[in-house]
Amino acid sequence: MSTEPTDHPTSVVGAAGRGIPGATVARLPIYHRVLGGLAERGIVTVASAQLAVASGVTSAQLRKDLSRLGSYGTRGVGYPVGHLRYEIARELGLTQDWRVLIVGVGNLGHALANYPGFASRGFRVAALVDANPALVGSYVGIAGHQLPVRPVRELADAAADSDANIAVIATPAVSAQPVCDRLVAAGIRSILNFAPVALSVPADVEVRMVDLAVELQILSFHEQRRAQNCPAGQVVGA
Amino acid sequence: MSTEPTDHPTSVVGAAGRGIPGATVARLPIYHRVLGGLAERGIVTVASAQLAVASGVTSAQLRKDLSRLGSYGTRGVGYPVGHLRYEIARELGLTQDWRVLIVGVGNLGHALANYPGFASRGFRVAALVDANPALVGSYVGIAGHQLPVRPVRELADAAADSDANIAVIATPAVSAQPVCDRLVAAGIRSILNFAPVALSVPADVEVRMVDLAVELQILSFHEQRRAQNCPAGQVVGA
DNA sequence: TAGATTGTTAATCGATTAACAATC
DNA sequence: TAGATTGTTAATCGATTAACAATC
Repeated sequence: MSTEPTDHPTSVVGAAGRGIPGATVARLPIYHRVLGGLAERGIVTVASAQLAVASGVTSAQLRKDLSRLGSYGTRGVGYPVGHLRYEIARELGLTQDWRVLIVGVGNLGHALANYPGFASRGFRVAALVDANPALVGSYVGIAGHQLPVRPVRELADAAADSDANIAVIATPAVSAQPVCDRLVAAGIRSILNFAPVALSVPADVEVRMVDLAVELQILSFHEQRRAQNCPAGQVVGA
Repeated sequence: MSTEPTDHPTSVVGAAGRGIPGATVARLPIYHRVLGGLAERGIVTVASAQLAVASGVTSAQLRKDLSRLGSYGTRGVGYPVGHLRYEIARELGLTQDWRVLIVGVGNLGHALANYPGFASRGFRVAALVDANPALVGSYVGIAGHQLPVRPVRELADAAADSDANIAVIATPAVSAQPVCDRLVAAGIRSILNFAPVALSVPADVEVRMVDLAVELQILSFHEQRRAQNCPAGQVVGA
């Protein structure tokens, strides 16, 4: 019964048939990153209390999350940093090679193509595409891994040549849906969308959206609320 | 009792003492953006069912969220697009002017300074700071609103001169905490962090973090799972 | 009046927390 | 053995959903 691959709404069935809640999946990258920092500092073992503080969660939450992956800790001792990090990477699919096609090489696409945090976590920028003729043919990317910008009409070829399995949309909002349609037609089934529009896709395609302004708007909400709670004219800081 | 400003864990007390759950606050920017699209197309009234589909939520969820702001819909008719959008903007604090200080004008900081989605939603880039002498003194920004890059030693002055009330950290990971400490000392209490490290701040400072790789990692999880569920060798798409 | 749609209630569902037995 | 810490249980908490009375 517990190994039955159900269609449980917010949980996802893993390799061994374990259902991992979406809330836990969203925290695994955080633990993965924090464990990387500990490993760099030569730390070999970590207790749930320490790892939890560094991750911004409670130790109960951390242990509950980790217990879904398996039993990698040792009672009375803690968790092995390297091994736990590997198991999280494996669960997230970071032990395989991801080839990313970036569509839209404006300011944001350029920044993403150069972002060291992608490569360091196993995401290789495999192809670049843009609609602007002035950009097409230029080379973009981190030193030692430069790529030519290809015209948008070659999108399907670029996807096929690079064998991309994830696409990033970094175009203006108006181009995002047409680009998305072409990506889907080209066989891409995982899309990260930075354009501030919701995309419609077939059910077997996964789209995640990052709206850079949304976090600023949420911050605005909290800052405004703080200003309202304190009477005007208060001192602004230390 | 219901107007008492409690310290309820995940809800936030609004102007009129209403507690708005964090989950609702996180969706308000989405509704705000979708309503903007409807307004552009000249749509004056919208039913919860339509707005919900465009926002990717259920109509029950949408009505429940909106009911926390007040009673702006008309039974049998729907919601007034312009007015509802205004009320959401007011709740989010978007009716006031936000001045943003960007620290780190590398690829990402450059992209953020040029991002039209900030200005269009009421966030004005007010000052730029970088540690790289080669960048200091250069002008960056959208045409008609260019700003000089100031040296990081002038961070406090830049914050004061521009009267910034939000800061964005777009530096490498190692610089993020020291920069954060200086921002807090300069009186900034709302920080959006793009560096992939957790920042420690006093309790009265609000930090939100955007790790550009996290969404890619979550996408990786789902893509991997899909590949595992389908036997190898399947056709890749239409 | 008849049809449509909101705002709200009550039930369901999932996620978090605290506590502790298991065990290193 | 004594101390520490995990993995799990049961209780709590919050968020979502379905249904419908209110009402335009």
